[in-house]
Amino acid sequence: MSTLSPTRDPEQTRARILEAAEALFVEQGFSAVRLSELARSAGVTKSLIHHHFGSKEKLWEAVKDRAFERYFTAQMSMLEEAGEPDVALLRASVEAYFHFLRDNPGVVRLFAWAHLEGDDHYSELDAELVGAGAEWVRQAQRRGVLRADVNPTNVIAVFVMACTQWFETKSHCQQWPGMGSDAAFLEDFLTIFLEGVTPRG
Amino acid sequence: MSTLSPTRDPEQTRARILEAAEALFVEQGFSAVRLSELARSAGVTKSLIHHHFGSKEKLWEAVKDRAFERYFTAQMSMLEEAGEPDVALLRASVEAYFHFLRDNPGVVRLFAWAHLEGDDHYSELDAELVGAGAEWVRQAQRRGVLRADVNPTNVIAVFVMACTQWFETKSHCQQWPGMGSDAAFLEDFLTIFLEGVTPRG
DNA sequence: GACCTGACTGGCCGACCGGTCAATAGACAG
DNA sequence: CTGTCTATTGACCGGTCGGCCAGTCAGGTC
Repeated sequence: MSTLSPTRDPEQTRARILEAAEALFVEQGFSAVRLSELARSAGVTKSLIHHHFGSKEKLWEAVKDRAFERYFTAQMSMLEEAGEPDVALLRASVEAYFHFLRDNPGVVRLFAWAHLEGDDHYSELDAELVGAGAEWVRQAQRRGVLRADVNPTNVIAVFVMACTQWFETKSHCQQWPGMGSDAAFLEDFLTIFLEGVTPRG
Repeated sequence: MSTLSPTRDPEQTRARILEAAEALFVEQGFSAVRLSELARSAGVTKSLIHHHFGSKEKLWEAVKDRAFERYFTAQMSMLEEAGEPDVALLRASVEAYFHFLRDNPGVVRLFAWAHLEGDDHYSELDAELVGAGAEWVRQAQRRGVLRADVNPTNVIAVFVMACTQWFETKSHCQQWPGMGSDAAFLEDFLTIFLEGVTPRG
């Protein structure tokens, strides 16, 4: 078999580089990562990184692309599964979003670095996700399930921002007096958020 | 007069360096800033930066200290002015926090960089602010002004996180379909948040 | 076998990084 | 004036950065 421990396996090499690069970029951001360190960490030579990715910048783009694709497909498939708008489904969606971020901490940090650097490569696809989410909210508003006096996009924004910021800063915020676990924060956020977006009766 | 255009003014020089450094660090983060660029931008020599601040790292700390002090004193004085807990005051507090961030965009970015780098120098003072805020919420809960089934710290966290993330990502999020201005987001957030934290009647 | 493609290596490069240092110059005390 | 202190300068340093290049080597094709 040709796939059994070949002395050369460019695809696996690419993957090894990407994985090591993601780990370092997540931890240190683009500027602070040294190609020499990355090469050592991936077990390849610096030249090989250039051979496969062209430059440090292009490797950074490749890492971000891969992470954003994971994010985009996860959210999109979640949205496509969504059925009739009701509050239980909104709760489930927020929980799913929260858990995705919890299970992909690298994605959160990568986006944070990318955004601070002014990267807006992904705003179009992101807008697609938000647009679909807002449309879902709009339908729920029309059916009287959610209060209609708020901008649907802002409903999405509020929970996306709260969840994102929680995972961006939780190592710091969990030192706050009285602050609890992921689950405890999520529960209280949901209590406030869901009460806030449903009509008073 | 000795203060009229002296050929040497170390304090002003320090201030010029600090200001230029803050601008560059806010924009690019610690690693990406080059001392040579900073020197050019501040109109001084590289050596002078070392003379006044010792090293790039210490200058970075000085810039963060100064920004955090602005943040801390602003929030603390706001908390001290706070009177009897009621919903109108909570609204005013959220608005004040939001407007502080809006008027100090550099502070938001500086904190974001610092946090990604794992800096937790400021967690103690930050905890003091949050503790005071949470205590205010606890009093409001005891008086029945706010719902008592949520952790007071999480009430603070939710609005702090939503406001912070808004200004961290607004250049990106304002490209979302249907997304509006600062004021529009704040108004919708307040609508949801205040409805969510007050007891149903 | 000869041949080609491309994965892969080690050595090297110019640029530039943060930082140092000896020398200079302005402010001020006496 | 002289001496002292220090803000300020420009030349300079060792180290390391991202990137390049000539060449080697494995695998596939004919």
